[in-house]
Amino acid sequence: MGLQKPKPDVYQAIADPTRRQMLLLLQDAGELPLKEVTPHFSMTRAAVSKHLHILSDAGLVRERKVGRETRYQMNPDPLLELRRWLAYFDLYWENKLNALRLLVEEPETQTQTQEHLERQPDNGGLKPFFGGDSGI
Amino acid sequence: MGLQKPKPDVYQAIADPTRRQMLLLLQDAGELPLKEVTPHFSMTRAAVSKHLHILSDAGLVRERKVGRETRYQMNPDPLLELRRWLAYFDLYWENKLNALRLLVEEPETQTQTQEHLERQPDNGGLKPFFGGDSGI
DNA sequence: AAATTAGGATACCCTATGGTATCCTAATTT
DNA sequence: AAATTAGGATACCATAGGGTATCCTAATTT
Repeated sequence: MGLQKPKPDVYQAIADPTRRQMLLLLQDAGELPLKEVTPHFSMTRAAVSKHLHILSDAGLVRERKVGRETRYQMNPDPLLELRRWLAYFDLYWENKLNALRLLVEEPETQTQTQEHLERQPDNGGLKPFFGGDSGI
Repeated sequence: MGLQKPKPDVYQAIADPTRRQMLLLLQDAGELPLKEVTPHFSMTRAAVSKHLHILSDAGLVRERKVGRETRYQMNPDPLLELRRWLAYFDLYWENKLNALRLLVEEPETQTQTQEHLERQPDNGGLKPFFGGDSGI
């Protein structure tokens, strides 16, 4: 069983929009070396590398050395921590969620929202009592 | 109930642990003036005020003036943005999630993962196809 | 009216963060 | 072997962020 990393704050890792975008990019692309991540952003290779390391420190990205290049892959597990935290506020939403969802989803999305509105959202079966701390 | 302001970044607002704590505090307490929020933290009134304003800018806290004091109240609505963003990664979890849950809730049954997850693939009614801030 | 109190507003300090530029190494290619 | 390439490592800069101290105002209390 692999042990998990020190976890340098997921919250802060995703605070930066660039890094959020990187996660999405990696999610789509699967696994990319620095060289191929870089052109997606308007900053230097070094900057991209830094961001990737921050993501890596937070456990959101896994590195794998292949030859002289390091390939980066998404690992969303630490985001479970976020989910867990968000679950604290579910109680607040449960009542107004329906009304709110209309406002939120409407703008540019076609929605067949109504259907799954009924089934009460909850947090996907996640309970706020286990440590969503990656490592699996 | 109208939608919130231009939205000065929820992600960044919750990046700070103090502010996260404030949200939880306000969630419990309901509505508090600065004076009563302050003693919960080991920093000056001014610092607390700053944090509250950041939360307020992000729409996570609502201010209400009562006499000379301003009372602050939690408003978790902007966190839906986060939920929405998190939903992007639900697909990644769907396979692992149940395994994890089994590990946590019932350490012995971890072998039955596969059949389990076909039944409970949902992410709490949140769909992964809109949201985020993407951009570039 | 005078004194007190809540808390907004500045001004300022220090550190963290995002970024570039530059150099250095180790694989790869020719 | 020589040249090229990927990307790590520093050094450095500018700005944003958390924090305190201080002053200022407007309600409240006496």
